[in-house]
Amino acid sequence: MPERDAERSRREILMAAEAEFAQKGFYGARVDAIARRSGRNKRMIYVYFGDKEGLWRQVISEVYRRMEEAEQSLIDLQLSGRELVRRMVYTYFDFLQANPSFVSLLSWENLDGGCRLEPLPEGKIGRQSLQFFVDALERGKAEGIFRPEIDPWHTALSMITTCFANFSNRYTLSRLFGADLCGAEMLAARKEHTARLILGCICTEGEE
Amino acid sequence: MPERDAERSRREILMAAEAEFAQKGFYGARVDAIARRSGRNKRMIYVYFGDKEGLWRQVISEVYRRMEEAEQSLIDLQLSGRELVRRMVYTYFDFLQANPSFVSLLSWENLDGGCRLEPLPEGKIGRQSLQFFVDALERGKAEGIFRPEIDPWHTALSMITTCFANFSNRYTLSRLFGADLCGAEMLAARKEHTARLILGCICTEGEE
DNA sequence: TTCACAAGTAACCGTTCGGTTACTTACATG
DNA sequence: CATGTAAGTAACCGAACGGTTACTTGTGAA
Repeated sequence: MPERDAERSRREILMAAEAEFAQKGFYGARVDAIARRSGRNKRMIYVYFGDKEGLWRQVISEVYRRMEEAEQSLIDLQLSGRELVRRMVYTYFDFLQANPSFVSLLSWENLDGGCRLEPLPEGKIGRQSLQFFVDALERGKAEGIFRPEIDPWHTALSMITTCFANFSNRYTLSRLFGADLCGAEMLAARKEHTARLILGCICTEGEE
Repeated sequence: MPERDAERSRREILMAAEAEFAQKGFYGARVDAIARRSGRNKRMIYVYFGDKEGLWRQVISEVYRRMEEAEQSLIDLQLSGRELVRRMVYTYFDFLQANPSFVSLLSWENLDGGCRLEPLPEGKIGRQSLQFFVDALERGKAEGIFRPEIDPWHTALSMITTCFANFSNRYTLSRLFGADLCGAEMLAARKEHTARLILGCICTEGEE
């Protein structure tokens, strides 16, 4: 193992940056802190990523990539109907639980007004998996599994936002509800409830 | 009208701080900028609010107060059953739409891990209105209007998170869905859909 | 073995920012 | 109309931060 490894340095800086940016946001994060966390010299950050904003962008696209991976693995299961909806909620929930930095980073982006957000390339997986879900809802409607009056597009949006909000507002909600929303058992209950919420709203009658 | 008015200065600094903090967050906000926006001298901020964090806390409690006002006016309507649920969603939606800084400030708080959040005093309106809603759901269950299997507590939480998420993640969602989620007509559609989502999930059968 | 170049280091720079000090001015009170 | 005090100002300070410069060291091909 060589003592000097550009690729490895780059990767370790990126990981350290993800942690620092997720914790403190773009403004709050310190380039010196990222250098320290990664065990690399600050200089290297500028060599590899240009500047602080370039590093931020790389971190964002990295966490998006992980999200797309999770989405793809769901699509590969080839599910449909109720089972698809349930697994979709589970997939999002599990991903967000396992990737708190994804939640934080996207929230930071939103608060900065999306000013560092590059437009998503057409036909990217985000859109693809969305389309996949909308199509599945449409098919379910045709088959009579889902209610005829539901709007697939709005429903898809609601599913994503509903999952996300369980994580993005833990602290203020915990305070408001006087309960810890961060624990594993609570999150499991929230996951189940969220799945029921979506299914309860779109399904015709009958068994769960 | 006196040229020197401590109360008015305090108020105007607070308003300027709300705007600055909502836009930039705690770390990103600049005390100098708040002074400039309020047309007051920076020194006065430290006289009235101690330090940057004291100012932040005052801003937070001010926007919470406005929220509690909206909640109280809903409670005063003395509604119940389906009508209450619908109006509750409307109330939250309208409030969040009219108070973007509330959304931003709470999101900033969450991202900082709630570290500047003081514990909510027992019996405060936030809890009260929550209890009011939970009780109403319980009553609806007893009356057969709402499904017997719903969990009122989780449902209340879902309602709030579902409303909130429509605002807190506009930009990344707009990008993902390739549609502007900030426009008035879109928000009206989201409001209606959100009400249907909650009602569809909790109501037994029948007409809307 | 040499040597060119990529990888890495440490010290530094100009600016910005939260917070303070020393001073000035308006106004209510007697 | 004098005067104590609350309201307001401007200039300043030390620390921190993003980014850079000048220099050193490990590595692999000739």
